[in-house]
Amino acid sequence: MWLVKTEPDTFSIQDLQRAHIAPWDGVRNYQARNFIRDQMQLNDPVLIYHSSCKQPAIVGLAKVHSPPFEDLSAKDPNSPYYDAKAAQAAQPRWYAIELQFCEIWQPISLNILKQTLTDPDFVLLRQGHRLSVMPVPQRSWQHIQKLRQSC
DNA sequence: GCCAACGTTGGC
DNA sequence: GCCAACGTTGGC
Repeated sequence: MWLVKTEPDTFSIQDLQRAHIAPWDGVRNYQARNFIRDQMQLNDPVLIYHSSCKQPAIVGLAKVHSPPFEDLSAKDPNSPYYDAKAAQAAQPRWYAIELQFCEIWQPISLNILKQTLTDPDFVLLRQGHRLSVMPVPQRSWQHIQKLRQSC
C-alpha cells in the first residue's frame, strides 16, 4: 500500500482519470526511487495525494500497472525532469512505473488526517516530510478506509 | 508569498 | 567524511 504525491496544477487525479493509465515518472529522490524500483508490486493499491494546493488531501485511488522501468525523461534534454548526470551515467539512475486509475474520492484532507491519525510510521504526517512516494502502514490504511466511509 | 524543513552538492 | 551553502518542497 502506497501513497504518491502530485501537484494538481501539474498532474491531477482528474488527469489520471482521463489518461486511465499514466507513467509515474519524474521522481528525483533516492528514497522514493528505491521504493519504486525495489518494492512496488504489480496491482499494489496507491493513494493519490494532492500537494502544494489549496486543500492538501488524499483524492483517490490507483494501482500499480507495470513493473518498474528506467525513467527515460531523465535523459531527455527537453523534459522538465532532465538530469544531465543521469543522462551520462552507464547505469539507469531513475525509475518509473505505470499507474492505472481506479477511483476519485471525496477528498480526505491533510487536516483531518492529522486530527484523527497518530501513526508514527506514516511518513505523510511527519513534520517537514518531502517524500513523494511512500508506504502506507496497514493501520493507517484501515483508518483511511473508515474516514472514507464517513464522508 | 513566506519560510521552515529537508536533500543534495561540492569544497576542503 | 564533514558540513556549509544552496535549491526545493509544501503547508500555511
